[in-house]
Amino acid sequence: MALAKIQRNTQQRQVILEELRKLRSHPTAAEIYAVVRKRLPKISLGTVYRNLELLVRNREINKLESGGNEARFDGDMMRHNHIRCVECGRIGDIFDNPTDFPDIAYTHSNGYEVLGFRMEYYGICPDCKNENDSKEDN
Amino acid sequence: MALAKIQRNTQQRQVILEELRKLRSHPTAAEIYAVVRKRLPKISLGTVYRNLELLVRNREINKLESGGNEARFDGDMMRHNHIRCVECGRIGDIFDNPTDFPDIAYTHSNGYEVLGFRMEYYGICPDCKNENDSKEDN
DNA sequence: ATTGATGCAAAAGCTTTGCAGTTCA
DNA sequence: TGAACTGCAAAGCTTTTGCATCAAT
Repeated sequence: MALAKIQRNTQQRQVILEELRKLRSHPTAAEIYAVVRKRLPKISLGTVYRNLELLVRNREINKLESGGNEARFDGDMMRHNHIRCVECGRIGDIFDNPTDFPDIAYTHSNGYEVLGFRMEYYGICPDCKNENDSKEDN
Repeated sequence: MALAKIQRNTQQRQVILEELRKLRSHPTAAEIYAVVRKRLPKISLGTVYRNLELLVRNREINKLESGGNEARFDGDMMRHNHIRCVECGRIGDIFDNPTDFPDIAYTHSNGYEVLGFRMEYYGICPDCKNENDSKEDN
């Protein structure tokens, strides 16, 4: 919680945001680092992490941390859900029916103040499905 | 993925399961370790992790890993949802309306095979709410 | 000129793992 | 007996952080 608000518009942050918006793959911090490094070879991984955190707080990107392991980031702020591959961790976008979700106003909260909920589908991505199928062919 | 199925019934695993079922607090691995150590002072943290993973695969406990940071574990296998405190990470149980959730049979999957979904509420636990209130009194 | 932001490297925090010895079946 | 399991410690991975330097305003 050491980071405050964004006060300066640095080249590093601009490039991180641009590249993240271009990617549709919900990359991890390390993947973003790899891509950004092509344009800014001297950038450090620490800077990538610091800026991702800053952008999340600034509501310019989303952090997808459900499911353990590394966090993934999404530059698309249009409201949508995600599906995580249980085999490789990849994340896809999901288009579902927004009425199929609980109304927190009616949620019995067990003493908590309910602010919202996060949800994520899980399943098997097309690539892993293909891999599984070809294994079974043996 | 090095662990296979449970084949032996060890004292360590029994005690871990017993203690986890007693606790209603959705403890972390370290918290479970602390409790179990009172009964088995020589147990190691590695054994706790290995057994928790084994028990999860055996469907005897649930692992709650949504939300980053450490995983938490739940010995109550009755279907219910959770709410995570955004300030302290504590987890509570939530009783909501099971009809308010998407039917995965009708979910457009973007090429994925949809197996299910995970969801978790977030909010502020009673303790943190009290702390916030007393701060505001200044 | 300020001081926020960066780069680098070290450290932190959670979890996993190699290995020798132990114990359950 | 012998393979599964344990304890210990080291290592792995992702993420955070201290500090001197750089650069945006």
